[in-house]
Amino acid sequence: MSTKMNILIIDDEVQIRKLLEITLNSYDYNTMSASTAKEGISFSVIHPPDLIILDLGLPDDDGQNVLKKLREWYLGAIIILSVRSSEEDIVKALDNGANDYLTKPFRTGELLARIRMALRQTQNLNTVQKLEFDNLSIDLTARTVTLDNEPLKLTATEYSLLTLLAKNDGKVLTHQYILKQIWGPGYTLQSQYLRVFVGQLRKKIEHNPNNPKFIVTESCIGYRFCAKVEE
Amino acid sequence: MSTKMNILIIDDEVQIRKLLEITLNSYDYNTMSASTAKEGISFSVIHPPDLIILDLGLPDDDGQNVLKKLREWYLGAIIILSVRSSEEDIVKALDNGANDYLTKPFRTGELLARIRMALRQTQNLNTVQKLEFDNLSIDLTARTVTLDNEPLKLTATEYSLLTLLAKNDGKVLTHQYILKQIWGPGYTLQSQYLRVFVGQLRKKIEHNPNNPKFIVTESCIGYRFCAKVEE
DNA sequence: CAATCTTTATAAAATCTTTATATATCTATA
DNA sequence: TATAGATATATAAAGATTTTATAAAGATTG
Repeated sequence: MSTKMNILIIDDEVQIRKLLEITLNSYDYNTMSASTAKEGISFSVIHPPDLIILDLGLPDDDGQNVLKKLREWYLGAIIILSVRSSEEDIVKALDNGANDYLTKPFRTGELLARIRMALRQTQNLNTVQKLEFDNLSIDLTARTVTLDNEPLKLTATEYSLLTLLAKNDGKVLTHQYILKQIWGPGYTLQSQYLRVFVGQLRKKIEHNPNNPKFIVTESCIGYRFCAKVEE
Repeated sequence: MSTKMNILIIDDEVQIRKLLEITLNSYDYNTMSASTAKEGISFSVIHPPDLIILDLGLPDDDGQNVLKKLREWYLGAIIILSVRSSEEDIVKALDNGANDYLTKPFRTGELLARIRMALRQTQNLNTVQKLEFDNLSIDLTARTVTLDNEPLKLTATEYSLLTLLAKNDGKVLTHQYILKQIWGPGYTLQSQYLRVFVGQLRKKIEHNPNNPKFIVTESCIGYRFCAKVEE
């Protein structure tokens, strides 16, 4: 994925913070740290992370309290990491809205797996994958395409072809490669298919199909999707 | 629908099963039990529970395997309850789609809290009790559907299909996915079922079944429920 | 028995494949 | 520089195939 997940660590022990930061960073997470309840809450308000790792033994406030305050508005995952191992604490934390509870000392691999699990749970709620261009937008989750805010009807093959091209915006894709991806490895010589379908797509998405703006022909090579707006 | 949550216990130790059944029943859960992998999977196919408690040490198949098979289609919560406490097992289970992992012997209160948490998470997905569209309204709690304020009589399968589609308003659901969710993982090739039931649903909910507005066909892919009001 | 689900048969629609032909692009040569 | 021939690409439309819709007969369930 292009964007790294942000994890906020709220723990007063500097060694634990460092350990978590190093571990998480090496597993491609962005981390932020706070050492007090107050700091942790304001951090999470300013820049809500995807997941919070919360220690229950903070100097300025009870962890269960922090948890409750966070849950008043925060919808992301919260994993409790605490030395307290009493059933009472665990039950209370889970009922206060924690997604998981791990006792110190913890096993790194297990923590990472529980983080992955918690992120999976909370992320897939509102993950919408979209490819956005000037006046063309492809919603990969819903499998819809809109042109000038109007829904566009595409057949299965047309849709596959368009997304393949759009996902590789700016890059030339060879005839062979496209045919292999859309029709399968046995169709690399059927370049006529491709011409027919590129033509159909152009008719549907290009304002002027005779002078294509989106799908550009690269003679003797293949086709290039061209819609770079930003960057 | 009765408001009680259904929990399926898959464990080969009869003492554990009894203990869990008694405990869970006293906390107002419905329970079903299975002592083998095979039995557990067919149970969950026939009547998908809200949560599954799965032991890893089953006599006829490896628990990790059972977990993977379930996750091919089952969307509810799965809590692993196992004597195995190695980090490898835990990480593997969580990455295979388990929502939580508890080692035996376990503390009853903690298990109950983790069950509550897992149910909260998975039920949250469908926290909406009512799906309201233009002239169609589905009350998920009462399990009733009204069209133009008139109650609509649907069979169990028709209702399941309609809610599955309506919950994913705007998204294309593939034939395979729908068949798996409604009929179970063994029915992914029976697309004729789907056509018959989509036809029946259309006859009941579409004003003009020949030009469906709600359930739109996406040829070669699946069906899309279309009732988006906002823009 | 009645309601529902499953299966079969067939009609209708949509999509894909193929063919034919037109257009564009390039290159060698007068 | 014009032009013919060769190569590559574009478009339209007919034919073939696949997918979908519908009705209705059989099977199953409680």
